[in-house]
Amino acid sequence: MPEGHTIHRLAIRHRELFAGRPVTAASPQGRFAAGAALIDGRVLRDTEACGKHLLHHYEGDLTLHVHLGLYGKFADGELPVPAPVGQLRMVLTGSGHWLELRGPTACEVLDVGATDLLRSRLGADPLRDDADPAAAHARVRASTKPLAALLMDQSIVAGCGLIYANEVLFRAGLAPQTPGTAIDAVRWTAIWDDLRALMKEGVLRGRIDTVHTEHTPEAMRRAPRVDRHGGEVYVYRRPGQPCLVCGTPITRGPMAGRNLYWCPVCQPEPPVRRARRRSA
DNA sequence: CATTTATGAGAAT
DNA sequence: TTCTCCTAAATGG
Repeated sequence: MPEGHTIHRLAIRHRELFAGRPVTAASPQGRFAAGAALIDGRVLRDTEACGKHLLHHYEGDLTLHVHLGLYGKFADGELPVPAPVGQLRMVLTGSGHWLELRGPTACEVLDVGATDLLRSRLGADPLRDDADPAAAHARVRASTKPLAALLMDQSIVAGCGLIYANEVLFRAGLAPQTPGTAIDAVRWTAIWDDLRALMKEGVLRGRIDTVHTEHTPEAMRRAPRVDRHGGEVYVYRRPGQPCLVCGTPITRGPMAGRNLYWCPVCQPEPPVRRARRRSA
């Protein structure tokens, strides 16, 4: 479920519901039993999102680290805690609310050193004020890898996932295959600023919307997108459907086991540099 | 009801 | 590059 906006939203939500008071922690499924015992009864000091990683900082310098992976999910509600349904990795209860966690890739308790190590391997998070976009650009510019892969590399841009990568590339008019080396400082700043704006919007709305005003369903008098995700986007999961700007069918192509989507007209592939022989 | 898929990422080959 | 893990919902017969 999660790109960075989801995790930042969860950090805010969990702070509102649980910070400043002790929580009880349990792992009905059992797989987080030892970690839950460490957290149980402690006061939640604060919460934080670093890219797609969610951190709960508890008294005693213990940090709960959760990464939702591809299909992890949180749910919360008012007490009392409902009867367990399905695989429940963790259940937290505070003074008025409960929190359920299912299917995370990571759910563990870290000490200060391990938490610092986690931070150190993450790149610039567009949703954080302490992000260093110039450092991200340095990595991008030095790589011939496709820009789509670089944007999704969490050690370069933390929190950007498949949807934001595909969409920001459409909005920039760049094919996903464009090599990082083609991105100068001006282009990078434009991409970064756009990505940050989109993701901030995502935190506020709780969904990913990337279409400009003139391409909304209302403006175009078209049916709104209906799928689980619900956001209005240009290319993500729209293979074969007409580009909202030029009408050309959207292309889908594989990359590192994931699907990329782009408009072959609005996002022309960079010229292939051909070995050149000859001359005058 | 079985199979497939998913906004991810690390390890293995 | 391919595999593997985690879980639930969508998809297909």
